[in-house]
Amino acid sequence: MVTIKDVALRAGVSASTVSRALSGKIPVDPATRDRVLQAVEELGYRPNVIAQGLKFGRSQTIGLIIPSIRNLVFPDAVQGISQVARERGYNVILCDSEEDPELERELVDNLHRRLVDGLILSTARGNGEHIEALRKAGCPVVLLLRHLGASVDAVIADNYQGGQLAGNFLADQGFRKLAIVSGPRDLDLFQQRFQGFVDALKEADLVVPEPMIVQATSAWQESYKGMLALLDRGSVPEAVFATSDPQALGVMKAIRERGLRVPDDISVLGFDNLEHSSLMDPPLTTISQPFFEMGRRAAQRLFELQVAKKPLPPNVEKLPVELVVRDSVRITTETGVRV
Amino acid sequence: MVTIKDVALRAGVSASTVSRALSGKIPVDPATRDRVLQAVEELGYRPNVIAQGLKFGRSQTIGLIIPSIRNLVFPDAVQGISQVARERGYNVILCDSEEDPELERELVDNLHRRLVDGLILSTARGNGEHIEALRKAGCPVVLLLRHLGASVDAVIADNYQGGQLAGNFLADQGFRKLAIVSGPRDLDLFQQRFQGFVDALKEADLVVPEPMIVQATSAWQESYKGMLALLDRGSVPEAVFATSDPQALGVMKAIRERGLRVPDDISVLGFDNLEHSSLMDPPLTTISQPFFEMGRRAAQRLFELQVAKKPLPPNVEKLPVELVVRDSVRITTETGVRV
DNA sequence: CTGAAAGCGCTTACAG
DNA sequence: CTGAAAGCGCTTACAG
Repeated sequence: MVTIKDVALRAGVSASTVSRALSGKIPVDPATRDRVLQAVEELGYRPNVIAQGLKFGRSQTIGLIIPSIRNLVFPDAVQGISQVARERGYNVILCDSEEDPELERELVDNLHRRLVDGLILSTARGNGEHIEALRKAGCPVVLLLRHLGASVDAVIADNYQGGQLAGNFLADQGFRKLAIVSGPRDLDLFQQRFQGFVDALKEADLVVPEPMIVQATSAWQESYKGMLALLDRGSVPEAVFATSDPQALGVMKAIRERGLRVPDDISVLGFDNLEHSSLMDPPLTTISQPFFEMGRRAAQRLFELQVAKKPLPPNVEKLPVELVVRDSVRITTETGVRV
Repeated sequence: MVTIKDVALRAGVSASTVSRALSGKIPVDPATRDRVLQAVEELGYRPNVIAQGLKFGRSQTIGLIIPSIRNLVFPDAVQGISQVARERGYNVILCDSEEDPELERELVDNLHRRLVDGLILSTARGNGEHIEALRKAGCPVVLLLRHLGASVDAVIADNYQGGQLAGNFLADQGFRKLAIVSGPRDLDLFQQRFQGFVDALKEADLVVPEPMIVQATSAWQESYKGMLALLDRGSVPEAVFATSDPQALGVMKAIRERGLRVPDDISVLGFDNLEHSSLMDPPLTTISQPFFEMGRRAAQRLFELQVAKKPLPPNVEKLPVELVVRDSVRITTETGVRV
């Protein structure tokens, strides 16, 4: 590894001068600067970011912890974050907590020791103590997609509004017999979608009876099985609201396997608008989340927190969601965005 | 940030002793060690990884550059890499080169300056000069999924074998009129799949005529359009081999939109076995790549290179692929793995 | 404008 | 077993 000393030797100046010539902030004689730059060129010198980090107590890196890279809600958000980070010359360390609060704690600790200049986190279920500790230590934290109350900055989707959109839409299409396949409601985002849906239905004098409520994870498998069980009990809803796209796909699979058709026999409405949902047969009608934008906003907020001298009052930013009408819900009236 | 000095002060010893007590490698009086450990506990001291990195010239971090986090072949591989890295106390810095060779070059440079202890890279199309430079500088490099000839270590799928499996399978089912929707063949992996397919057909005295060859990107859109165009020209193949699952989904969408059915009218065979491909209607028959395992192997190889004193002779490891039979190819005989 | 010195936080020969 | 010193590569007041 070629160091600043090597360059100094070659250019016949001191290390200080090399550093100054490179920083550009401090005036250096143009002639010596040229010599330095040439030596840098010849030697292929690149400043050691680790050493700079030690000097400044910063690492030019932000940490990102997500519960699973395989969960398709994250790739776009990660891309949004990376983009903003790169614009500012920052790198992103991505870690996967595997939905394990204990591992998440370890990762937070580890990133802290690496002097990350900030942390974006989509938390596994946890009480958030370790996050509070981080913030006390002066490390900016922004929660992404999942939040922990009003005391920590977060960028999330307006899940309640999404649930309402779903409920209003299905009610407007004249469906009366409705089912909901919900993700784990100990996660606030699923609870909100559920509640928004139920509240919207209530306004239309509709209720989802207990047997028509299926609890599942946000992946497709349990929803698939739950829907099979529902159908096998002889309960055939007119429409199903699934609180994630993978769940909706599982539901559609179950419906098909029982010889019924979407949307002719049962309509299915999802939540996410993952890319491949438009490739399904029929293409999935769903609530679209602005993943990329949420990633960007989270990163921008992180930098805001970082440059602020004093701790800013925590802000939970809710981005609007949008109904995307495709073909998995039988339509009687036109609403929403056609994609 | 609490430093080793703070601990030393509190425990009434020197910084050296704290360091020794913590390292465990150097004998320390049990009594003083206990005092140190207690001070560490009370102060919540965690060694600064940046400082350690500077000292050792290592960062306990490996770099990972992929062309797009949105490309679904990567999440599983990333997970495999992360897992192996974590087992060894390493972190992963994930970067997205956006399929841009210039950006990839920048990222490589950036990671190098961060003293990453190794680099796993799924390269954008590039000549690999920057990679050669890295290796010369003593930084282990392993290519993932995409490789650059025999001179750089790589872990890839046996794409040629996959193409053969595809060709043999379709030929065995008695299809005669075949089409191929191929990804960009300047990428060796697509060229290999293409070639394996063509070679296998040749053994069955079959050829894919030029008009039945559709060139597209590995995403679904171009394949969808290409397939529409093919059908609109009046060319209706009995079966289509798509060199990626997203391409296969695009092809199926096109077939549906022209009022034809899969597999009754046209059979479709994919390549990847992405998770959601099993959720399609019909579930996609495809060639399965061991993404997770490839990630693990790449990381393991990286650590092998790292511990080796001398540079090891480069090795290109090809992992076997597997035919997964579902319902998108009309079956007359039983072959392969049923999932 | 430029060099020598000090220091970021840590570790490890070097003395004792 | 333990402390003082040197050094990892860099930057920046401090003198000149």
